[in-house]
Amino acid sequence: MPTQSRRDRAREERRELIVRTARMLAESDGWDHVTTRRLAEQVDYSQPVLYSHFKNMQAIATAVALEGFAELAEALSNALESDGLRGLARAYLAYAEEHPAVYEAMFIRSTDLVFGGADSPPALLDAFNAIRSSVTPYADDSETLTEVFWSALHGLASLGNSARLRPDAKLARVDLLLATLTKGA
Amino acid sequence: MPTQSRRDRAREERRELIVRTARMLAESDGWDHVTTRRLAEQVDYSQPVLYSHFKNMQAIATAVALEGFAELAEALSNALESDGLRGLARAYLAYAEEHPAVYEAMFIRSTDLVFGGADSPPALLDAFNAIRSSVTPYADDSETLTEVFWSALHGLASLGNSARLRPDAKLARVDLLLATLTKGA
DNA sequence: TAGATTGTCTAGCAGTGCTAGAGTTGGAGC
DNA sequence: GCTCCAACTCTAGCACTGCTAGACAATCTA
Repeated sequence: MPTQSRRDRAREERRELIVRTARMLAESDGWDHVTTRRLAEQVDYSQPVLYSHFKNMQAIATAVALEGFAELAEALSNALESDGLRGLARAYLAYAEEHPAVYEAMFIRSTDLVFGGADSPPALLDAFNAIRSSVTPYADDSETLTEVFWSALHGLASLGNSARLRPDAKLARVDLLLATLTKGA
Repeated sequence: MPTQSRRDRAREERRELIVRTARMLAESDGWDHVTTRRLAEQVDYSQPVLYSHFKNMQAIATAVALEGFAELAEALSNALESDGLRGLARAYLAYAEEHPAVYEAMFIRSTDLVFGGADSPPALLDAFNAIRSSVTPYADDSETLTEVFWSALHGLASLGNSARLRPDAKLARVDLLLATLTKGA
C-alpha cells in the first residue's frame, strides 16, 4: 500500500517539523513563548494539527527533551573517549550552556518521563551510563557516585544558566569539582 | 498621625496574608495553580487588591522566595554551628525537601533577584556565607568551592525533588558528597 | 457637613491550552 | 468516470490565565 506509507512519511515529516520548530522557538524566546498559536502559525497549520500528533503541549516539550537525551549521550560518550572525565564534565556543561531550552526540557521542567527505571528513554540511560563509566574508577558505590557527580554537574549547569553563579568562574568551578573528585585516588 | 500608621499596619498585615496564602497554595497544589483568581478568592479580596500590593504575580513569588532565603540562612547557620559541614548539608537538603515550592521560587523559577551582587537580598548573602564558612577549611579558593558545593547541594535537591534520583539513596548521596569533599584534607 | 482621598469592586481585554463539529480533499471500488 | 467513504484540516468557541480601566463606596480632612 504505497499510498499509506507515503502518507505516513508525510505525517512523520510534519511531526519532526513541529518538534524542530518548538525547539527553535524555545531556544530563541523561552518555553513561555512556545504557545499553541505561535507554534501552529510557524509550521503553517492550525492548532488542532498539533493535537493530531501530540497529546498536548507537554508532549511536544517531551519530544524535544528526547532529542536532547540522544544528543547529550552522544556528546558525553565522545568526550569521555577522547578526553576522559574532564572532557565529559566540560561536554556536559557545554551542552547545557549551548542548548539551555532543551536542557530545561530535559532536567528542569516537570516531566512525565521516568528517570532511572526500566521504562526510561534509552538515550537517557546511555547518558547516565557514560557518566557512570567516567566515575567508576573513583567509586566503591558507582551508582551513588554517578548520581552525586551528575547532581553536581546539573547544579553548575542550571544555576549557571539562570545567572546565579559568577559567569567568569566557569572553568575554575569545573576544575575544582574534578580536583575534588579525583583527589587521593 | 495615628490613623495613617494604623492603615499602614493593616496594609502590611494584608500583604503578609497574601504572601502566606500564596505560599500555602504553592506548597499544596504547585505554583501552576497559584492564579490571581484563586489567590484573591482565598484571601477574600478581589484581584486588583493583589496588584495594589505587588507589581505582578512574579513579585508575589519573589516575596515568598525572600522568606525562604531568611529561613534557609537561619537553618544553615544553626546546623553549621551544632553539627558542622555535615549538619549544614543535611539541613540544606531537608529544607528543600520540606518546602519544595518555596525552594522552587528561590532557586529554580526564573527571578528578577540579583544573585551574588551588592544588591542581592541580605538573607541570600547570609545563606551563601554560611556555606562559605562550612567549606573554607577545605579550600584555597573558597569563593569557587562555595559555588561548587552549593551547586552540588542544589543538584541533589532539585533532581531529588523532581523524582530524578533514587529516593532511597538520599543519605548515601550526602555522605558520599561529604566524603569526597573532605577526603585528604 | 462638604470635599478630597483612598480603597475596593465589577467588568472587560487580550492571551492561553484544548476541542467539537463543519467542511474539504483524495483514494477505493464499481 | 462516478460515487462513496475515510482521512484530514479548519473555523469557532470554551473555560481559563494575568492584568487593568473606570465606576462606586468608604473614610479622613478641613
